[in-house]
Amino acid sequence: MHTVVSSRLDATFAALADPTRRAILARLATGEASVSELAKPFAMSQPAISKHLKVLEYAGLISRSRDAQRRPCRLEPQTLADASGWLDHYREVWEQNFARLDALLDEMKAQERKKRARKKARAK
Amino acid sequence: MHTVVSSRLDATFAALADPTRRAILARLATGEASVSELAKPFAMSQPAISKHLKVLEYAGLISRSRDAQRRPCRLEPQTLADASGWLDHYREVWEQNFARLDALLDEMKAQERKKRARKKARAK
DNA sequence: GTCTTAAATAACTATAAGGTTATACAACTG
DNA sequence: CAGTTGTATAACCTTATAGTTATTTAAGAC
Repeated sequence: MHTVVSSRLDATFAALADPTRRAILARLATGEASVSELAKPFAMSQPAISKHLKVLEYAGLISRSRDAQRRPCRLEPQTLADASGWLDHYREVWEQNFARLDALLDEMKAQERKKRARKKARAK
Repeated sequence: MHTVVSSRLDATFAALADPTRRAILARLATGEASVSELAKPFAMSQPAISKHLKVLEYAGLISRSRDAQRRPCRLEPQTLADASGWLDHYREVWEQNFARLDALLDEMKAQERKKRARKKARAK
């Protein structure tokens, strides 16, 4: 089903696994920003941030353009939507699964009540 | 906002970054399974699968119980819901962002039309 | 041209991840 | 008890990740 986008999902989830990169995405959710603007809040060198941005770009989570010396970054929402879609799909499947389990438990309880009722009837 | 659950999210997304582990979760969405049952579809040793399960368990995505020698694994939906929640939150934020951008583009187009209309009027 | 600023790249280090095989442990079977 | 099955752990190897500092490239400013 999702083998086609599997390697893309690999890269996406791997990119999301780092708190610095999630913070960068959170910042970009409020609008475009340059590398040095993104680097400012972090106790980390500029090359380190550039590496993180490369990871995010490779994962398709951001894209970069050119504005003089600056390289403004912006979000690419579709990739995140894909990851979100994967999660939602399986959440759905196993919510159904849990619903079935609940139904089963209800049935078991009902059987238990019947059993006790019969026992009580015999005891009379 | 989400600093409290940050390290949990680290582990969750890192766990989801591996296709073998995603396949294991997909399998578990259909119900409980033992280690050897989970290992069967993969061209990989049993210890490798045990490691993957450890990662999934550490991330809180699965839990394990005991049934004689077997160690049945089952999904823990809440953790996935948390990851899903993070994604959905930022999707929402930047969809608003894109909506604003769309509005801005519409405005720019409108201005452009006006400009052209004035030009045309003058040319008459 | 030279100087400055913004970002990327190179080279390196330390640690983590993902796999292997061999071995140990835990629980049932006869 | 010995044997078998299911799983975990140990030791090891290779590659990837996340950071560093030093250097280079790209674009503007003077």
